[in-house]
Amino acid sequence: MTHRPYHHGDLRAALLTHAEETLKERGPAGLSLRELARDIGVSPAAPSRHFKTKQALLDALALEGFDRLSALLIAAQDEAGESFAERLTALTRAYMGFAAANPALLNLMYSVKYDPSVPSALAKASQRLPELAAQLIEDGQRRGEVCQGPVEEIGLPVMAAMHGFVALAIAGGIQADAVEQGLKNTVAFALRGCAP
Amino acid sequence: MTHRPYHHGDLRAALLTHAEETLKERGPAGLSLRELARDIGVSPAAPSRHFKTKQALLDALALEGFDRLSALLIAAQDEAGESFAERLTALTRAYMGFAAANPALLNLMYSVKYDPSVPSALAKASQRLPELAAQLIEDGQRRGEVCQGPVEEIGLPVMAAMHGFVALAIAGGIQADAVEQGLKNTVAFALRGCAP
DNA sequence: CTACCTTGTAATCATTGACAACATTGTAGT
DNA sequence: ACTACAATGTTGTCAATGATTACAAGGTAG
Repeated sequence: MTHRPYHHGDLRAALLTHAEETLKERGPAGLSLRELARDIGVSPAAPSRHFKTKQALLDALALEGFDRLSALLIAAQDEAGESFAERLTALTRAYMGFAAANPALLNLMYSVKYDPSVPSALAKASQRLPELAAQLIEDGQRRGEVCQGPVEEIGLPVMAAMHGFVALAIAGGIQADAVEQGLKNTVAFALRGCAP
Repeated sequence: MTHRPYHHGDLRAALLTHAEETLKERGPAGLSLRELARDIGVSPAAPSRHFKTKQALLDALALEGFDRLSALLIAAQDEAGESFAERLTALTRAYMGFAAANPALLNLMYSVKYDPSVPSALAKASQRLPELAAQLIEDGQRRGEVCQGPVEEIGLPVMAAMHGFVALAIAGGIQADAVEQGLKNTVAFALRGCAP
């Protein structure tokens, strides 16, 4: 019989995986380091080698979330057409998809910030989305499909509309069967807001 | 010496007040029913008479938050001018003010929903904001300052832009000194998005 | 005045996050 | 190969917490 080796192999990754599952099912408060350890089959104190505190685990989860989200959004744009409208639609749809699949994670990603003790890596990761929006706008301006002006001034409202829509959708402010139509309306609204 | 009476008088309100303070300072995870009881000067189990679980207290806090927010937004509109632009600006500014003063509370208000076990009162309260937006739009349409069309279809994107801006702002996605300018830009953006 | 309902108390339980001391494993330098 | 040493897991322990139960005090309606 092969007894479990003393070292897990990749406990850190296992913790993150299980943690995200629990987060989805029971929220941040329902997440217990000890329970994670039990599920994975290590001692109660083992997780502390990788995440000093529970908050550190949550931060890592959020950071990973930003990584995945920005990768997803970039991929969505690469697969989309070239017009600004197509790209904005693709981006919003991808964002909505991520949010629908990981509502609790998205919430976590945007929950930690007002805390003064934000890990700098997290703060930096959260800035990547506005940058992505800025790039999209800049591209649209070059194509003459977006009005001229400082990129940040146009990008922020666009970003706000997209993020707000997604946030409201997962918060239940939008009925599930109205999401698709709402998404189209919001994108159309944003397109008019920054039309040349 | 006047010893504390057996009954507190209004323990429920005291709990909510202290809870909100703690929430602001240390977030939902840092909120402890026992600590609240200590601070107020009652026994550890006393809070359970008013809030069966910690989650129930958080829900009540969120519900109260929706009440205060919608009252604030209504008041802001009443004090504002009559034009759609003025009203939308006033509403957004009031929303931003509330969020800046109570970031953790706003976060809580929008955190609980993806949980299937949402108290119906809370779900209902969260619907009041979209309704308020719808009313604003309707008014704007009557004045000929907003394009015609189904109120929900126009109101949702406007609401999304406002909510998204506020959410990003308190999440740190917007530098503090850029908030004012960002607000103006977002409102202008929304006005163009639903111009007739 | 009495019976009952609300509100608070006391005592207890399992669970949790965190920490310290120790054990095991992998590895870098010799 | 041998030997430090760093990384990773384990055991044991602690105070704090959320929740529950049985009981006491205080209000209130008949």
